[in-house]
Amino acid sequence: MDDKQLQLSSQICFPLYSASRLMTKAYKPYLDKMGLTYPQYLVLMVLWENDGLTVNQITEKLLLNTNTISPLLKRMEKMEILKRSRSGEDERIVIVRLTEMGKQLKTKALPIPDNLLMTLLSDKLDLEDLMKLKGMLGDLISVLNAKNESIK
Amino acid sequence: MDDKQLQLSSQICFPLYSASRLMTKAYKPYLDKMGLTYPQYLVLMVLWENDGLTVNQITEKLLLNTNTISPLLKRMEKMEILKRSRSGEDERIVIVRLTEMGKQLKTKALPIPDNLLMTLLSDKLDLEDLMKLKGMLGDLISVLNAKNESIK
DNA sequence: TATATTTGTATCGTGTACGATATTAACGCT
DNA sequence: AGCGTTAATATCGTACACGATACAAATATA
Repeated sequence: MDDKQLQLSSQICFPLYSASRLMTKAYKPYLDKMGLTYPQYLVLMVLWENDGLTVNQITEKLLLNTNTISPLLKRMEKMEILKRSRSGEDERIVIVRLTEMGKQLKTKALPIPDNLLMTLLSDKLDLEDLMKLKGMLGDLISVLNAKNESIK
Repeated sequence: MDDKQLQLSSQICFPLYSASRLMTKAYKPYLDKMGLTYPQYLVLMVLWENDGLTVNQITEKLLLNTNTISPLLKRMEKMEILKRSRSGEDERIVIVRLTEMGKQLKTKALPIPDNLLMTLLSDKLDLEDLMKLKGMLGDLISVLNAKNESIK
């Protein structure tokens, strides 16, 4: 059977999937020290940049749905990293605010990006490569997002 | 606080994570027709290329551990896609073989890669871009894999 | 040749992802 | 005002991921 296209090595999906998992694993030693998981760290990055967002605004920034974010925020509230409260103007809306502890975690997190960058740089990949990679992933995301939207 | 590096937009981990999830989502309509999940499809691609592998060999090819693969194979055995059997020579080893149904799924899967490729190609990304992206992801994986191995 | 160690696989617990569905509040319309 | 629709969030069920641990078979070693 002519099936070269069905080999793992021919497809772009598999390297994407593996690289994503391995990258998460590379973050783990740093996040463990803070008691965070990778998705929780993503939520914090969003809130550090802009506190007091609604659940919906967080889902839009992270491209995740409420059925993933809601329980995640619930766990983070239990950890006293953030507080959830209903908006007074619209009782449907939940506003997410960092606690003092949540704000302080930012200080601990500051060196993480540089540390990770050091991990990634090598004879195979320099900074320019990584910038290019990021750009291409951004293009890929916008294409895939558009396709997924159009299916709905 | 000087924290540009902690913004989502500055980091490469987030586009990687999002692109991977969106890519899996793009496969979903095709895999749904076959009753498969994306990781199950990965296992099948490995076995279509080389039937009769051990559990360990599958984990090595997919960069996953047995605690992910074992239950996954169990579900696929229940679906009668494959059979697991202990090796006679070494009773610790489990050999995974496709059933007739498992082999036949390959025919259904053949058009998937081309269909996906068509989805990805756009004014933003041409075939050359995708090849370059795949190459860079491969480099990234080998760097991350080496780092993760060295931690052990 | 007993026993310690290694190897291959599986199980358990926790935390995502995500489709489907539920719930409640706001809004539009007559 | 009553009521269908939409919007924002949450819940449920299933399937990964993965660290920690268990367990049995094979191997190494005293």
